[in-house]
Amino acid sequence: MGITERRIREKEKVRETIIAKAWEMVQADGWEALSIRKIADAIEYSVPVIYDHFENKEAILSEFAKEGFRILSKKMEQAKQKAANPVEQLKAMADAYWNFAMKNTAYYRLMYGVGMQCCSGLGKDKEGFDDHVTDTIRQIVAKTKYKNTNVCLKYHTFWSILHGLVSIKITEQSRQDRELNKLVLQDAIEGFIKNLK
Amino acid sequence: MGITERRIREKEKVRETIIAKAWEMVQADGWEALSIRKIADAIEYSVPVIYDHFENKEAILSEFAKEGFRILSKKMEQAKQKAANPVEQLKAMADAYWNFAMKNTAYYRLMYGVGMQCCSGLGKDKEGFDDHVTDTIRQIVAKTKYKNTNVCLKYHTFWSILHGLVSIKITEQSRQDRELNKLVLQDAIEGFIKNLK
DNA sequence: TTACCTTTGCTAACACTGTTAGGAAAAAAG
DNA sequence: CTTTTTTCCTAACAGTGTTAGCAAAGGTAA
Repeated sequence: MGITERRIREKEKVRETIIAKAWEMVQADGWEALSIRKIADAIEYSVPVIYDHFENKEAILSEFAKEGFRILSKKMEQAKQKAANPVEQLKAMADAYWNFAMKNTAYYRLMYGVGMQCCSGLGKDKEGFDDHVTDTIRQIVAKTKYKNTNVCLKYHTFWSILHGLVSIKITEQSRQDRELNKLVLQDAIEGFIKNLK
Repeated sequence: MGITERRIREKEKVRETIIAKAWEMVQADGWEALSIRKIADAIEYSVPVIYDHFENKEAILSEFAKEGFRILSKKMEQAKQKAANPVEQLKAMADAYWNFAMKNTAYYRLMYGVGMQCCSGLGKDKEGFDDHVTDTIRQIVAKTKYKNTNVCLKYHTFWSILHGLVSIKITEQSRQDRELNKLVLQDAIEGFIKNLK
């Protein structure tokens, strides 16, 4: 009875082709340019076939958003492991966040809805990201005399600084030079760490 | 020859009606929901009339974005004038920025393209906003021993913190409680100021 | 092999979107 | 009362996401 298995494999292959071609488009021209009809054209199937694999257009896009969060989370974990002490870990993670966003603007724009109407619970997909950061912050705080610092609050501050920097950089594009942005990042994170102690 | 004058007045009135009705829609359902056809319906004119007043849909939206920057700039100036010393001024301006964004999310989303594909030189419309902040930062720095602090860099950091906070808050909507967000703002700005000295 | 049934994938439509060409009607000028 | 100009509309073009309904192909059982 390998027939149904082959069928399932073939169907899965179509699904993967949809994802692949859709991602090509998103990466090339941004998520705004993604169109069901264009995908259908690229995969050489008719339009309704896509709806056999995805509920709607947004479902395809949120697939990419999830993937983005997975990659970011992994990058930050790696950065954390390479650094020796908590302070360095926090700096490394900020750097990883920044580098990810700069090298994968298509992902980032999707993840944080920098130009997205849905944002239907995308925050839920952050998975892991917050744990890495909160853990590190907790360790830094533990070494200071202010033991009852609100770690959750600090985490939000950390995240806000990063996201603000990145989204301004992405929206403003050229105009600003790369050097300044790197400096702003370092400056902001340094200020954040000083305020922890 | 008051005829042409009346004509101009009438035309101007139509333009204002377009803006008014369009703004109603944007405020009610976000800029995504704005449609030329819906405007035409609301103003009781046919579709092409709108194109006699605006080059395209984006031109209407960027009109609102400009207006938003004007309002924000005024709010920050007022906040600055009420505060006594530079440090308090900076805090007041951060507060004004936050309050503006929370009370006028429709404007903010338009201004910073939180869900915008265009962002065609919208940064240019910041007018005034940066001057207020850089001036205040300069004054604070002048009182410290680190006279050659890069004010431009500090301004970017300040802005990034604010924008990050606001855009996360706007995108995440409910989930977080209002109190925490206010605290994050205060925490971040406090850290920023500490790092100036 | 034939009859049946299920799965697959298509055409074509619906209801929208922004934008524009071209012509009709109204207003002003001669 | 004509002629010219301005105003404004109809209708089309080229797209968009989404879905109903049908035809053809594939596998199953008699």
